[in-house]
Amino acid sequence: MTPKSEQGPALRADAARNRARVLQVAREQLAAGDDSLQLNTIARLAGVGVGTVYRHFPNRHALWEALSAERFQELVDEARAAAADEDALAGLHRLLRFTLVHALDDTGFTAVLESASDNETQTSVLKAELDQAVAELLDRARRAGAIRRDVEADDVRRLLCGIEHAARSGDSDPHRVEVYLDVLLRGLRAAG
Amino acid sequence: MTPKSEQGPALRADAARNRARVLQVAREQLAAGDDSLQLNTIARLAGVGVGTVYRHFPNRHALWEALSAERFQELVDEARAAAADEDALAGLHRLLRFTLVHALDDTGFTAVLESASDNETQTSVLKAELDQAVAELLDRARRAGAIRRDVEADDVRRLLCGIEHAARSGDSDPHRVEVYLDVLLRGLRAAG
Amino acid sequence: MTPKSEQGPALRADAARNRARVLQVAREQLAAGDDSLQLNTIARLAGVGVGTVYRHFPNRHALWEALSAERFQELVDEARAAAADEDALAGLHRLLRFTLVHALDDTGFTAVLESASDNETQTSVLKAELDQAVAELLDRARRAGAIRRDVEADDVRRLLCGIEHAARSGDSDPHRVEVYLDVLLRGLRAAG
Amino acid sequence: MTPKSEQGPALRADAARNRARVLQVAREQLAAGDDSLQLNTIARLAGVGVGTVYRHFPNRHALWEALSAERFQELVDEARAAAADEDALAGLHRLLRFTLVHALDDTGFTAVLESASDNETQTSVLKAELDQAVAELLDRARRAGAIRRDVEADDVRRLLCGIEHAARSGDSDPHRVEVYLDVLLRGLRAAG
DNA sequence: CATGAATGAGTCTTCATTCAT
DNA sequence: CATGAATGAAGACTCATTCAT
Repeated sequence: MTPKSEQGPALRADAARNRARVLQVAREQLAAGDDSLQLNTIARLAGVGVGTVYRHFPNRHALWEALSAERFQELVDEARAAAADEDALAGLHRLLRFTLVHALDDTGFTAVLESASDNETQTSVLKAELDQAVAELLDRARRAGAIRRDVEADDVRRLLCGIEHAARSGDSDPHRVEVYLDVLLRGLRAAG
Repeated sequence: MTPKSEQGPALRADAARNRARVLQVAREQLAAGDDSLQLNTIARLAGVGVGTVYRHFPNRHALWEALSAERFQELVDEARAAAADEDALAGLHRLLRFTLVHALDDTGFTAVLESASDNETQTSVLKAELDQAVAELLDRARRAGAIRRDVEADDVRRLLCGIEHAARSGDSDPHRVEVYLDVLLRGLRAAG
Repeated sequence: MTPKSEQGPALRADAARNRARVLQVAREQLAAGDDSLQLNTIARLAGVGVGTVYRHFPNRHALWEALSAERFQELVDEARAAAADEDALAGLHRLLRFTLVHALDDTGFTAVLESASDNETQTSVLKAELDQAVAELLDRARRAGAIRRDVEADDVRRLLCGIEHAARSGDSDPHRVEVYLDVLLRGLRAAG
Repeated sequence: MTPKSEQGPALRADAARNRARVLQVAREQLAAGDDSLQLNTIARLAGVGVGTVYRHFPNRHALWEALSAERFQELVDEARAAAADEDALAGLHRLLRFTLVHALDDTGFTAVLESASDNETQTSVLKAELDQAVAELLDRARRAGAIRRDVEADDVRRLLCGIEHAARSGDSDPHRVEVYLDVLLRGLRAAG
């Protein structure tokens, strides 16, 4: 649906392979519960030199952004689909669940979603697109009287990250996640 | 209502002075946005030796707990007052706002509120007392049909920390804090 | 046989009690395999202040010397008995075994036996007495043609500490200790 | 006779230079009587960063082992030569003197010789080789009725370390060292 | 005399980042 | 472009010793 975004000039084959290896290892590290993302460690595990990692990703945040770019793209797609949904409230529900599930699953994604400043322009673009889609979605929902008037797209993002934070702390019972999400949705409903 | 908690065997005057200085500096550091709480730095700023800091607080978490002990005690008092309120929902509202405001103001307090494991038994005791009071409050509210049946005291704590997280990210417009709090409260209301 | 040597002016009752407690704890620590003899730790375990320990023993070595004073006195007695033995070789044998067994059992004793410089005059006196007795013993043994002529009292002390070192390293099979001791004794015999 | 042992994958020129500098400084420290081998100090004296020392030697023991690896290899060679000697007793004599002289000269070597557990596999291999050669030597000497039957290769190593200990304590008269060595050798002779 | 809080130099260790190879 | 050795600031923590109480 959306074309894969390019990183400037096309990479040489070996450089691309190294980049992919680094991303792969970083994902594994995160999945293993280590979100320190130490570039030295990642380099070693990826079988490349530290310098190579630094060439591709000047700092940890850049790596995080790259890690989450694909998921972010999916999120934008999902948000657009939601914005196009007849039933705005149902769309919002779907979108929030989608985001929450992925955020709980991927620390890197969460970090970028929460972060205010981005290194990669690509990320900024994606965020703007997301914001745009969600704003449309909220507009429609508000016009239908389905949600309160005092929250904007940014508030929804922040609140969802808060719910994610709550769900991540303590045990990770899936049922509880649903409850927390439901608390947010009901809280967003129009009063009265 | 609750007696000022004791710090074990009464401290010698000079020891108490140093302890207070350390806590004071730590609070200033947190207020200045540095929540790394480096014991070395704190010692230097407090004008005491590192060893002194380590004597009083064997590690960072112990310092955090001490920092928040007073506030925590206030919180417990507030929770008990809320539990005694005729209008359970109003009590809950007051309690959540109280907690949120203090958590936003004091990173140390937030850290201890969120943390699952405590070093000081005093903290554990306070947490248990808090939990007890909140549980009673929720029981009454539930019996009155005011809030949903699928959230417990622990869920409320986690959700509130989530809302705090949301409120802390991005700008810190007081009005927005009220909105976020209201979202939580409405989300906790009994359905229907 | 030999009167208990005094530590200068008689101690007040409570001071003596504290001193005894400290020595007791120190012995327990050594027996437990911790030969770091940390004065802070000992003070805590003995239920006295660090300052008290320092008052009685200005440094670790002084403590070691005090710890071994009693045993050292026994050793001097044993050496004198050995020097008085008809059979000089048998006396030497008994003396070496006695020393070895106690050295293996008591790190503090070993430390003082090996050490060249002493803090307490009492220790120096004891060492001189020991040296005197051993020198007499060796003289008699040499005159009887029982041991080689090229070793003096000090050599015997050093060699025995060496054997102790060997016996302490690795496993601590009692039989092996006997073998090592026998190697030393045969090595000291007059060449044949 | 034995090929120079390899240090894993060949080091880069500059890395090798740094490694050598560190070893050199460490040897000087030991020679100066400081056997604390503080990695910080060594780094400073060698003119390299602490991290460099840690890269080459993860801990003190690894440094000790590296320090003594060369000498240890020489020792193994010597032990094999001794085992091949017609006159087993003469071979043993040569081997013990060789070891003693080197141990007295090199604290690091002594430490590894005495230590029961090794970090580097290289050291373990060398120790096994040494043990093998000495065992053969002892077997032949025993069969020739030259030494007592109740000591094994390990006992000889421990006893020699003991003699080294004795020789190191007090003055370091070379003649005395010979006497001590002779005491050991006579002590090892077959009785009778 | 006894206390033990305070001291702070000293030591170990990690890790983000650079740059010679 | 890739490498990975080197860096060294930074932080955590210990402990022998002093001295105010």
